[in-house]
Amino acid sequence: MKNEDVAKLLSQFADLLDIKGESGFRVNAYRRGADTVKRLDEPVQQLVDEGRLIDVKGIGKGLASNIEDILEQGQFPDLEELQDEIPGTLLTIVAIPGIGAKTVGRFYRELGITNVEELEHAVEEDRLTALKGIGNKQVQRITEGIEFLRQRTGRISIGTALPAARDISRAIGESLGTRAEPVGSVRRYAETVGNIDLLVESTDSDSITTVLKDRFKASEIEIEPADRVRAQIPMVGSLVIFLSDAEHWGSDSIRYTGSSEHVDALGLPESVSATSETAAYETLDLPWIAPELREHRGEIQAAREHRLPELVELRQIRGDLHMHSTWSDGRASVRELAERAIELQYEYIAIADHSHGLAVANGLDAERLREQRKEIEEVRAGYPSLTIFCANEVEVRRDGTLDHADEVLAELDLVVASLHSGRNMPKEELTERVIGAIRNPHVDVIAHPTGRIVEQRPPAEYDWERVFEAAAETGTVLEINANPARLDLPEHLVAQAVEAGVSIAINSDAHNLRGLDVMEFGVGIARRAWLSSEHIVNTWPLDRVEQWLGR
DNA sequence: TTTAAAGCTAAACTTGGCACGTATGCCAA
Repeated sequence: MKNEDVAKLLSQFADLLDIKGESGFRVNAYRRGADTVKRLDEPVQQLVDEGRLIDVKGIGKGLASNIEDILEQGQFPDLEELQDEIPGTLLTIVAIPGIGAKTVGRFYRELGITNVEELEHAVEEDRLTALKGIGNKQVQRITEGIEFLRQRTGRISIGTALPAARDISRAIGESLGTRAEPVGSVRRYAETVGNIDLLVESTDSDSITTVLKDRFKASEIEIEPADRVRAQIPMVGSLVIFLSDAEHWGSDSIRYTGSSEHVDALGLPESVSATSETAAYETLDLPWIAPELREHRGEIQAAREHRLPELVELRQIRGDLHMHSTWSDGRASVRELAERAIELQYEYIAIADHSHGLAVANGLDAERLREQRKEIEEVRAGYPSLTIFCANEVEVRRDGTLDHADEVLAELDLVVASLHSGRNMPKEELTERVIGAIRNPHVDVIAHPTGRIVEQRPPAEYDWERVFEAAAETGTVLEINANPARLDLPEHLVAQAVEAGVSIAINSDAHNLRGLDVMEFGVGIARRAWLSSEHIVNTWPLDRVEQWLGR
């Protein structure tokens, strides 16, 4: 079981304890435990195997034994037990933005509400306002929250889907001694996918079934007559395997990579069999089109006219301008981050811990920033091949001013600005606020501009035209946050920003060493927005980056 | 529940925004 899955169970347990009204300290211990496990760099299973779990700060005897139970049984016995006492469906209400466990507990105890449908019913019958502390405004927020939940697709995050697609295709390929590759929306780097699609050169659905069962604990396996195998993969989602042969590989690969709009518009005749995608496109007098472009957004026309963009590639990324260390809420030290960056063959990185306004993340004030600079300088001395920028992720206050004085910002090599609180201001005020940050001459990058969490938290609303105009004018760079939970800016806004003359940075926002590895998801978004390396500042050589930073 | 101090128990946990309702609790970062 993956760390995130263990963390999820612990966090669900914390929520149920909280709903039940248990001691806040106990609840918090589980919340912290969940957070700790999520941010761990090594697989938690490894820590258990080596008896080191108890050494982790924030995990004591109780949590360690809980985690061992979870890993052994694939489920959390205490959580199951607790669900006998209070309905597990209450957790679906906690997922509504703006409603926490405390409120859910009151709805349950005082109104007997156990799920979202019953909550909606209570809203319709105006029963919520009878509760002390719940007025019309709250009810309105709840209604909006439910509406947002309803819009969720339940699709699989690319961050889960792509590694799983690679694991499964590798296992099938090795086991059957054949070709197996991800296709479908996973291959196109869509931010979420409905199914994980694979193409396998084989007719041996029985052997594939065996691999899925033995290696991935797949259930609900169905072999369909139309040469495909369907299955459910635990903790991942649904999988579809298309069976092909060498002769049809290229045409099948195009067909099953999609998108369906692209394939329909191509009009590839059923009779065409091609061994490679290039050969298949050739039968239509077209050059090969990168999967990320296959969304029927003008790519076929562009291909026909030989003006497809030269898309940015992962290997062109020379640095990462947004990551957190142990100085704030990261788990890796500056030195560890530097060493990993060198392994990734980066030429430069920026240590951008939180500023003191984000107290919960142990943000840095001016004094600690100066102390941190000393440490960064020490690390720099040991790794001359890597340039380490002394940066900070600075809070943008409600009035558009920044969380550090200008003279403190001036000391930094690079300033990343972001909004972590009060994002539901009216659109006009929010726009003014972010433009205030953009116009600050010290600010270089605006991080995760919309603040959305994919499928969990809606994006903030801005007058984007004005935001892009200001950023283009001042040369302030907007981020593609490459964390698959964020992917922020989203692709359609990336395209608009670049169209308006704004440059982009693709950053990991890593909070541990593994967190540095998400870069490819950000590159995927950039490619889907038709971007070339020229648009992306962290593909630039160091001297050009330094020139941009004005030093 | 964890951790730090001790040898059993006590302390841990910030900050601002917001709604409700005129002092407090919840939520989210």
